[in-house]
Amino acid sequence: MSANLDLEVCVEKRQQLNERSLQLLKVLVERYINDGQPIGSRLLSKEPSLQLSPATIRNVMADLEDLGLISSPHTSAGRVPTASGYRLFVDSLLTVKPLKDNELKILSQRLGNSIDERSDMLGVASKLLSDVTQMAGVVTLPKQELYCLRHIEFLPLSHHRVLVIFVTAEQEVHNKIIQPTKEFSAAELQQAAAYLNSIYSGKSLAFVRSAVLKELEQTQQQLNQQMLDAISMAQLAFDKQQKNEDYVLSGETNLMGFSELSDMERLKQLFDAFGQKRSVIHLLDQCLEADGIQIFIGEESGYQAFEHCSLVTSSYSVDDEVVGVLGVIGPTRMAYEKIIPYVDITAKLLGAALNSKS
Amino acid sequence: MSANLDLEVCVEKRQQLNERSLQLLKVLVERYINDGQPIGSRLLSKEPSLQLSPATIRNVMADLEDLGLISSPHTSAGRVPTASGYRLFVDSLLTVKPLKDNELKILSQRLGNSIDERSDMLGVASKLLSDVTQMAGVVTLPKQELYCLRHIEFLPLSHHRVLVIFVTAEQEVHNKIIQPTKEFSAAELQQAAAYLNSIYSGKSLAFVRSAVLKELEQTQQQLNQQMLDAISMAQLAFDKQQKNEDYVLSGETNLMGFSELSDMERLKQLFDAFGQKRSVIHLLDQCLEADGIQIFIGEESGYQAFEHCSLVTSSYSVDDEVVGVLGVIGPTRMAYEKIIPYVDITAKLLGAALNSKS
DNA sequence: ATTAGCAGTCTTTCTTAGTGAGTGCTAATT
DNA sequence: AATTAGCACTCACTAAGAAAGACTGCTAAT
Repeated sequence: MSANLDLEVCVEKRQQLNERSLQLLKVLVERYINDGQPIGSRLLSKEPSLQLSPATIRNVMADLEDLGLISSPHTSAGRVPTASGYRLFVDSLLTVKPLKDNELKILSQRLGNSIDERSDMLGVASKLLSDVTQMAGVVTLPKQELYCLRHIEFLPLSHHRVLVIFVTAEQEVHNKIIQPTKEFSAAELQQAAAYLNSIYSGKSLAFVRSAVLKELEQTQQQLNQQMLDAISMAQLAFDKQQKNEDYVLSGETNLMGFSELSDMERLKQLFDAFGQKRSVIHLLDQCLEADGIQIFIGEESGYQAFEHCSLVTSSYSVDDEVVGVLGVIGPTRMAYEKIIPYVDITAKLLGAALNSKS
Repeated sequence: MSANLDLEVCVEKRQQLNERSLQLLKVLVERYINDGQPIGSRLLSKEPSLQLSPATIRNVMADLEDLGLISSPHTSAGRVPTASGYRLFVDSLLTVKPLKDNELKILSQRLGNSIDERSDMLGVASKLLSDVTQMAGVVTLPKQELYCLRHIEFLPLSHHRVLVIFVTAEQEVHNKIIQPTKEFSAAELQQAAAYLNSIYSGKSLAFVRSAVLKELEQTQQQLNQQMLDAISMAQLAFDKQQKNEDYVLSGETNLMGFSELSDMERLKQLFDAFGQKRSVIHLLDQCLEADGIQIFIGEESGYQAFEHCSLVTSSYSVDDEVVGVLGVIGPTRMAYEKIIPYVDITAKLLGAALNSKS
């Protein structure tokens, strides 16, 4: 709701400021990210890129404070960026530092070495992000719609219940219990599976779902009973396939090191949010649409638990189609100029790695 | 290694003490568990069950301190139980309070309502433990050896790799990738699966494994090539089946409330241990053998991360066979007399519930 | 064997004062 | 008109001291 509004407000504020004020804000944010201490006018006056007296700086700072970009914790302390301050900084002042060669090498090596299964790869990516940033890493499971069906199987359980097992070309096994209205024998189920395997194997799950629906509507008379059974079973099996409701989180404990989060009450809320997953999923889902880097700063997320946290994400793609999101969670005061390229590159590497496996 | 030794030392200490000293220790531990403050002689002198002057109490306390059962944080503070003190208390002074009817009802209702799958039930049990004790709950996955094989399936992947899928009577689906030395066609794999299903369906995994080994050794000449293939595939599939290396943890964040654990460094170590699972698994595995309630107090666990924690566990059984462990993790200063029955009953209820599902 | 009494120890809490960092305002300077 | 120097003021942080409170250990009396 507020993303667009925020952006406009931000642009507006930017226009009210001259080059010098912006430069000052930039330096202030950079220094604060480095030191973690409120920044005073005297300190900034020593900054070679500014060349201003403390008094002038105080005047500029007063303006910035009026615009809500910085604030002071108390009367006689320096200034600290607010969420809007960070936002302006990130959107138009930040100079992203590209990764060094050896940093890049580490990333690609560690993601390349996970020859195992796909699910493992997500874990590795998440761990990688957390290791390299010393914050928490998160990777959502890829959308299932794009997976290709490789093999499907039905097993009868008791009382109208049937266990569906299907394997995707990505070599993952999924299972689900469905309850058809009619009771099927083991032989019937086998026939149904064989039929589905013969016509849908190799097709994407999204395709299978829509095709199944079409067949049901269209030409019931052309199908014999067996086919009809198979189709209706498939409908149940692929119906309302839950979208990616899960993610792989790593390095949560890294967050315990940061002083701005080390208030127990706050930390508990944050970890509870991680455990319940709902709010995190909701946030990450928003990042699915925007491709490229997406950043939530502090309160912008809309969740109280993330009040003092920022989230830097990027979507990752397989076959040029966005399938998931990955990112880093840390305190608002994080080194965005380093985190952003890390997230960016990791997303690209993960996409590439997933591609090469399928 | 030290469990027996500890016990002997403990019994020895007990014998050196008269009834009065034990009673005093008991009251002291109880009060400390309640208040969390070091207990002084003046306070204890007001205890009606003791009827002693502060001076006498000080003398007794000095004895208890000499035996290492209590200690004082500093000269002018009261006394606090040591790990040995808790141990003696738990082993021979504790009066366990049976659960009230309504407490019991809550437990059985919440465990009964989870009609879903078995894996869910473990989650519910874990959550239940953490909710009811306001500490962390943990439940290990049941041993797989006892599961009955219901159906097995082989799917060819590329390069000598075969995906094994097997379903147990408990309606759980397991999968694993194996790499046979020889390459099999899809048809061969189907035949192998059919053969195995026909002779091993309904047998426990433990049985299947040993039977397979026997067949291989014994009578190679009596088997035709197809059977041989099937058997060798099965061997790979069930070989070295990892024992329960996983657990369901709930309410970790509850632990953040306790002042004795609220040191960030300590808490980080603890949470890291939860994440890596190895040490927790090792601890819980030790509890598998002892049936009934098992308690680790503080350092007894042997892991630094659990220095200030206690672990109260019980094994749970299906068909009179121990299959897993469940328990509660909290600060050493916990209300053992309430926690123990909770763990005990939950274990029994979980066992019963698992039984009724199979 | 138990207890009363007392001196001594140590933590905790409260004040007080001093220091340092930083601000806002005003008046002088460029 | 923009910048700067100077000054009074605010507020957090620190150290040091003093007073209070909670215990203990020891000794001598019961």
